[in-house]
Amino acid sequence: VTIRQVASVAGVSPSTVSRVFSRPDLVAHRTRQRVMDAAHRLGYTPNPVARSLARGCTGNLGIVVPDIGNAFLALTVKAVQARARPDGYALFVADCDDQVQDDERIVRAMVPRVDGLLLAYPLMSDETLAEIAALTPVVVMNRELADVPSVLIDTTPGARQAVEHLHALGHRDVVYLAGSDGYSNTCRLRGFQETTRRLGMTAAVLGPFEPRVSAGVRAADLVLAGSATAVLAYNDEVAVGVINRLADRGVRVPGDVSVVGFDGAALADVATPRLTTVRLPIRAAGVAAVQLLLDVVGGADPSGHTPARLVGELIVQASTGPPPDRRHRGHRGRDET
Amino acid sequence: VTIRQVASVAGVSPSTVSRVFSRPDLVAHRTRQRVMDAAHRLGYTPNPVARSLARGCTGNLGIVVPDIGNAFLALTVKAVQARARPDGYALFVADCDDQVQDDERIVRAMVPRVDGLLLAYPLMSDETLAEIAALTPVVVMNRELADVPSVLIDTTPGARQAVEHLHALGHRDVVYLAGSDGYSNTCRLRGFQETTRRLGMTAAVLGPFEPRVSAGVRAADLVLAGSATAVLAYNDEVAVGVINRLADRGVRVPGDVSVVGFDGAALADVATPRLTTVRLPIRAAGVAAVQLLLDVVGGADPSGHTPARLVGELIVQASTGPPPDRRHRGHRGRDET
DNA sequence: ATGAAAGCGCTAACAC
DNA sequence: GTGTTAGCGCTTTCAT
Repeated sequence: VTIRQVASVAGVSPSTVSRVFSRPDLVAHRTRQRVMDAAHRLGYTPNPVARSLARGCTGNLGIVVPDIGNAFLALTVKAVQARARPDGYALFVADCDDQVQDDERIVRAMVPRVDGLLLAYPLMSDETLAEIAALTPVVVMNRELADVPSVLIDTTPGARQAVEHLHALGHRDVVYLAGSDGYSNTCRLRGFQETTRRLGMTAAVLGPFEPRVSAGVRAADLVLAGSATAVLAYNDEVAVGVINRLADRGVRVPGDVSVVGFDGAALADVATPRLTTVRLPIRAAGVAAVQLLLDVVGGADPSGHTPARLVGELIVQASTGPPPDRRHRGHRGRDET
Repeated sequence: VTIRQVASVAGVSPSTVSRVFSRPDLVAHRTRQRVMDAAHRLGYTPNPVARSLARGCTGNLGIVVPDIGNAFLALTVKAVQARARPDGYALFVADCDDQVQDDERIVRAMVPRVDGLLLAYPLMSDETLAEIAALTPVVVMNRELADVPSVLIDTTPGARQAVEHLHALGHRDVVYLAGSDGYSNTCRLRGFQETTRRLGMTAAVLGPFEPRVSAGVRAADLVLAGSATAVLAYNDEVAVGVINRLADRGVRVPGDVSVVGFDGAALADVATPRLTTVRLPIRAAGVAAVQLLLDVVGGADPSGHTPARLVGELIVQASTGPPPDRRHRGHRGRDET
């Protein structure tokens, strides 16, 4: 059912019907009423595709994530979609399954279908990213690149808090399980190194590990091979992998080893013991990203944009505690089972 | 950059350019080469919006889920999106956050933007669902409705296996924590009741509970108030909630109470102890749903479709074991801490 | 306040 | 094989 049919039923011209649905204030009250009636009777809804073509904008936004199976990213998508909808935007979602080459392909395919693009942890190179950003409004999450507006969750303070927390509990020998290179890992690493140095702690870095439970399982054994009494993991998935593997090897958490994660999404409260973690403002970040994107779509100049910065906060739960007494050292691990 | 500019640069008519991009086989090799060159030089890409309008189809699919924060649904979206992409379809994703009224609104808003719609666990009434299905090709997941093609994960056999497993371990008194009414719950309930009856077990049903960890926490106390030695939970989230709460109350799993879940997505391997669960073929279901949908979009008659049925399978892990010895009954729970 | 007319960029008969 | 010609359904000047 098209605008013309409505027009003829309502006894007005197509343009009037169009106005009723686009700028109702421009139409006389009575006429509008008549048109609305006719439209309702016919079950008319403006065709968004035709509208897009005529208006030159789609009313769609897109988001590309490396893995929507990751709780953090799923919640990001949820927040983004919830924020975009009230503004009338529908959201394309694509998951590149951690493949760099797919990442770029997918993004390029999405460009002409959307008014703007949200890139969460994009895998592509800086050059490619800049190219894309020149094509269409783009906001990146957790990546910094000159002239591309971004929303950053700064986990440096969170990492700092985590290390201070461990120090206060009595830990002097700690290890950070790094993620792959990028803004998020850089923040965590910086907070970790700064603070361990400042507090005079013994600090090691292992990795990088993929942000998955399975990588954490692998990491746990490397941790036990060293002398650390506490672990700061790149994210909660890795932390959970560590915890589970430690449990399997008879190492108690937090009795023998303390573990801290990052994210504070679904996993932290599911793990046993409940994970001490740096909780990230996922929803707020999603909302901020959409707002920023809509600004840019609306014509704001993206080049000068200073990144929106949010911070996480350490939530102390049950996976951290005092280190084992010195005299018990060496008894932990397998031997103890 | 439009088709016309390419045409003039290549020295052909716009239709030829169009053909090159839609049905290349209809164009002479040399001409095609010339057009491709021109297009490449100009950086031309067909505008999908204009194409949609002219062709009368969008090249988009949509999926609406009740909560993408749920691992099961996130993986469903992942699978769907992965299957749709190679066929050139982009995917709209909407999350109605478990709100019935949003569910319908969102779906209706999506209809004109897509060629077909995937509805996972739709909340809307049968009537509304039928209306929607009359508007556009629809495939529902885990819901049955005459004349709407569907993909069902039949968990009846899985539930049966779970109960048999518990019976074999020696359990005689079991409880099912129901989810909200719907196909999934019906299957599980049926398998549970059939099998407990057949094996002469004492069986109780509690609920319904929302499919979340928090509901499982609540459920755990209700379980302890009864006499059951084993719990079949609606899904893994509920099962994890139960386990965690039992641990907090000093009840051992599986020493005192055994717990079984459904889904086998992320949670099962993260829980401590690792969850015995009925693993569902999530990805296969997503793929099947897309294929079915594309068939219908392609003109297949949806009315006669017999639902695609997949089944889950019990994966025995560490959350189930023999029940405590009779003589210890009554000692479990708080008293034991 | 409303109508007429010219597109938005592409496709699809239909001719040649 | 390729070009010509109408649209797809809506928006938007520009008149009136």
